[in-house]
Amino acid sequence: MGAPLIEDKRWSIDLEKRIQEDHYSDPAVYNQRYAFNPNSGKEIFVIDTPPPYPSGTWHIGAVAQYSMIDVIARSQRLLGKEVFFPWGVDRNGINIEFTVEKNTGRKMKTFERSEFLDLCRETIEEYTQEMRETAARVGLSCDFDKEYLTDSDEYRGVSQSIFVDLFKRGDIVEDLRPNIYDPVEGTTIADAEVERLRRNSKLIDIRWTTEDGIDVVISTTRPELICACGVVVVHPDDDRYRNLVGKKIVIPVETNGRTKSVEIMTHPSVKSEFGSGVLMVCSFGDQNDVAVFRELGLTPFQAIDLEGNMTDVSGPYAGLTVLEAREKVIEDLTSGERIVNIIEKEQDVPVSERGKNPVEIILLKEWYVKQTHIQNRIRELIEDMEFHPVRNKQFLLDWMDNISIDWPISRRRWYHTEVPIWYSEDGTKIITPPSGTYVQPWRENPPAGSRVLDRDTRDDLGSWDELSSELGVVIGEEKVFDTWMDSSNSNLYVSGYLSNPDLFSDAFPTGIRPQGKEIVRTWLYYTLLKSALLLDSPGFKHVWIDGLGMDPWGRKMSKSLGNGIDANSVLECGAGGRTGSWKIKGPDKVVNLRANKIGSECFRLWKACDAQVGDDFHINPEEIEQKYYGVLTKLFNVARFASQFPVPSNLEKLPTDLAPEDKWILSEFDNIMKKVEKAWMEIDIYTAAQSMKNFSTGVLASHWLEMVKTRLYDGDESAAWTLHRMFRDLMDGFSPICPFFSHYLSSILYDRSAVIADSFPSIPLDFETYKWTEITESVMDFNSEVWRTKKEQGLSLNSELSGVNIPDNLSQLEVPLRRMHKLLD
RNA sequence: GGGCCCGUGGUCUAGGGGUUAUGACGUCGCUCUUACAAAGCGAAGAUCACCGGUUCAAUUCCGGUCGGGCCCA
Repeated sequence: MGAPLIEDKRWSIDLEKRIQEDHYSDPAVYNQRYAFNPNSGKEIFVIDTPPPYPSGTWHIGAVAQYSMIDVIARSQRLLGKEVFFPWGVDRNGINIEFTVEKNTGRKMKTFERSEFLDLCRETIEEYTQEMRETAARVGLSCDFDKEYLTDSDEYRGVSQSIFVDLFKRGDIVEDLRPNIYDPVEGTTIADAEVERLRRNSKLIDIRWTTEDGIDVVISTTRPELICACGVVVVHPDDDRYRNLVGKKIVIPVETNGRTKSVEIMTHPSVKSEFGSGVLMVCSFGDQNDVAVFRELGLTPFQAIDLEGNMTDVSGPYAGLTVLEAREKVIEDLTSGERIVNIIEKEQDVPVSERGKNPVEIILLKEWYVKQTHIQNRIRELIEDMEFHPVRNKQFLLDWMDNISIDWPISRRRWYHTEVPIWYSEDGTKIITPPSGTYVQPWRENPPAGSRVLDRDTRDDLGSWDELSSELGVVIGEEKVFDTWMDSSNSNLYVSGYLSNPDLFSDAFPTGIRPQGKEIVRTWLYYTLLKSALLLDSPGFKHVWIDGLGMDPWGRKMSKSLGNGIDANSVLECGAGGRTGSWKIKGPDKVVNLRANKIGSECFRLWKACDAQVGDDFHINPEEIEQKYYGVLTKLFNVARFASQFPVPSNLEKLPTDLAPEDKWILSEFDNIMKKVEKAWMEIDIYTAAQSMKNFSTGVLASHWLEMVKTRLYDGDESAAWTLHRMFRDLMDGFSPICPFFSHYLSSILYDRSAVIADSFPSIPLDFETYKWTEITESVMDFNSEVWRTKKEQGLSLNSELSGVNIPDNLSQLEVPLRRMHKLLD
């Protein structure tokens, strides 16, 4: 025994930072530990990590989630698997376009396209670098050398190849269909990108008149769409209007180039209680209008153009914006004495998720991935996947239940992957690039090796190289992909699809898809769709769906609420003695939160122990420090204590002269570690973390250590063996949760880092453990009893006590228990 | 308006037809016992949201109400 080998008095954020920086400083050492080696011969486990979108600061909730993905990666390595934990960054999309527009004060379409793309790329690279730093700070063990960016030529090339494959098979089609369209941003968007904002709007009762002179009142919030009315409908069971059905009703506004009246028909979707119970169906007020037009086989009118202005069909209103036209129509109807009533009503207005602009449904020629035909097959494939937690599978099933139309994938934006298509001058043929080649049709001609296809039948007509002279001036497609079209290829990309067929056959379906529940209907669903269409495969073995990080009161963190917490402020809290303080708008007043020390290890431990996967979790830095920093201090001190005693030369071989209390704690430890191993196998972070925390700060520190202190000081080898062997194994088991902490302590004590452990530790015990574990309760009860007795008698804990009998079932521990409590007799 | 999820001491959390209902933080009391006061030990603290039903037995299952969240129309 000597001075503790561990010099630092306690775990500190500065120590953590030193370890962290050292951990990432030497790429060779780092890669030795964490890089993916497909040729290791181990079972391959690929994690389809969610590529984060760099937008300035990385959300603390996302970082918390990501650190748990790291726990999964590390625990799978510990179980002996060859883990590929990729680092991907999602960089395509409208967000970065908005950022550049904001920074420059200019709208995208006032730029040259290539100039704008350069600005986007520069800006997103800055944000990406910040994100890489946070990733390392929180201890992610990704294979950073194989970083992929979704806006790289390689990634986009794979996206485009997948598009071409699906197009050739007929799973991708182009069609003129009603689309949800954001007129302000000038692009189509998908169902999943629409959200609803509550706004006041005018519900207007308008008097229409049938051709034979009967007045009918129809309520609407969209009077400017009357010009696109295709039919007027009532509910088939509504007796009030039975006499109207089949009559023609006159459109009450001026129109241009269309019939002046429409038929009154019945449709079950009409709500008789709403307004007068008579509904005008226009192209297109909402999704129901789309459905009615389709079911009744009506020809839609295009009332609104791509800029959000009224078209010729609206007659005198042509050229006005939607809102101007609405006012003008109301004015004209008022002077024509056709307005019966106007009421202000709160209504949920559909707006675009990104721009918050009211969206329109208009007819557009767009590209679609067919999806309605394959829903049942996806349902079957899902049955082969394990969901964590199981109940969150419901989010996916609910979303799939609501899918009724194909997925529109083309967008009229710029910083995205281009739709890889050219059209022949006469428009009858299509040219597609060769597999794996990234192309930008808006600024280049088809590359060598491209194929020419018939636009309708998709028949291959020959090579571009031979046929180019017959096609006239080819026109490149200007549209781009929805970003989900790119990110939904992530599992294919990281598994080596196209790039590495050997790896792909071993690595696909990928081991696990970890993600947040808010993107189940997008990222998860679209990835499953792709895997089903391309490969008829489930895509993943496990799906891990976590909740969202909320503010301390359970509300979504957002800039507008002023309740956000920056990830770095938590990870750096305590570094250099600087404390953290957060001003957060609570439900009724601004609350000032303070913490002295958090850092990545405490943060990870908190998420692992406190926030069960799947539910939304409240992030409160004060609480994180209060509840979990002490655990690190405790464990650190156990290590410091252990470091006073020499590590026995052979930790592999069980000593033959173990004392009964050693057999007891080793049995208990074995029991806990088996539970931990099972939990890691089941991707149950909570159980693993809680088990180790409770054991090490409870039974081990308070009960067993106190029992064997004297022996340790006396230089007892078996006691030292038991202590060191347990602590070493414990650090291995704990390393997925707190890697820097475990790495540091195990390196100092045992000259080997816990983070490189590639098999789960197990002590070969040669006695029956259950006989020992069944007395654990009694041991703890007995100790509590003695402590209580001393307290009641006003004795200090190290004073002697007489008159206490050792219970019969603890007779084997009589000696250590008497010594521990200084019991006389 | 419809669907889904959730509601356990002051706070967070585990569990799940029969338990003295788990653990942590906080609170209170005592203690600097050769690792640890950034600690230890002890104690108090919960009619498991509410109302019905099923059952020998409900905190757990079912229905409803209220409250929170998410999604859809």
